[in-house]
Amino acid sequence: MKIGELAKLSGCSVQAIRLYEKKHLLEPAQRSEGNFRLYDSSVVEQLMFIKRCRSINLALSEIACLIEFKRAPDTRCDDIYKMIDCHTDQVEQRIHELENLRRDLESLRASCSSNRTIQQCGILQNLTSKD
Amino acid sequence: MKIGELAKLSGCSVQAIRLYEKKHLLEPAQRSEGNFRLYDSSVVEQLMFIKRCRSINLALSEIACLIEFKRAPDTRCDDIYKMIDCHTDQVEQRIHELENLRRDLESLRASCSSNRTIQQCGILQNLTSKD
DNA sequence: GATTGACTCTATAGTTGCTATAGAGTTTAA
DNA sequence: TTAAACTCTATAGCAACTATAGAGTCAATC
Repeated sequence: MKIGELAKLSGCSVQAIRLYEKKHLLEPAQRSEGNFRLYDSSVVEQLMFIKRCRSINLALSEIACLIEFKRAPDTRCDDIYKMIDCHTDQVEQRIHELENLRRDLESLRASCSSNRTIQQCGILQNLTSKD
Repeated sequence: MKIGELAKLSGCSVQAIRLYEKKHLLEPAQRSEGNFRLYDSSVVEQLMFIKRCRSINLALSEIACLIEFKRAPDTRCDDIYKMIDCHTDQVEQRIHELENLRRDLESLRASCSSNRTIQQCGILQNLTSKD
């Protein structure tokens, strides 16, 4: 099949598929006489793998690592769950940051009310001179 | 003062200050004979304003809006607290997304344990064929 | 007065994972 | 044969910077 059909079957965009090839998440596709990329259906699975990895926020470079790991099935998998643990830590930290941010935004919002002018705006005053 | 001193006083990088000028968050600086940017101390306050806005995640374009608002002190400030409300909503949504992601990562992590090989790795199996 | 060092200037590339073009070529069907 | 639909590569854009390159400026020292 050509890249357009692969895109439909996998739910990835054509450009994304070409990008994945460029970043070594897919092997270089075979080419037709007219230089069109040709795929067999196994590549759909590979793209689904990539999509699942992206859905848990793994970077393309990390996905390339995972694919590399798969080539050595008898080695230890420690590095893989370290990768996941590391991501979990980052996500938790980001949640904390955003919760703090939400608190700040709420208190900022509380400093203003309806029917005020720019000059009286509590939000602007806070942003301008907050200590 | 020249840009280096302004950078030190404000805690912004020299490049960031030049970027803010380019994006109209600062007025074009006066120039010395040798074409160096020259500032007076009021610009430190302006940079602190920008830093506080950035710390609550406002985009540079939104900060440019706020600065524009300040020029019309007698108009209503409704748009400002709408902006803050909108940001709060986005932050809350992002927190929810990340909490879901954390749950997914934790259950993924639970699918593997020590002393397994790549071939046996529960994480990889999940990513490969989940549903 | 020449040189050194610290500073500044503009312009550009890099970061991330795409999307969206431009301009060209290929394939299929009418 | 010509039009539509597809594909190709290469490039720019996003956001908010950081980090260079290569050139110019300025002040102090030898």
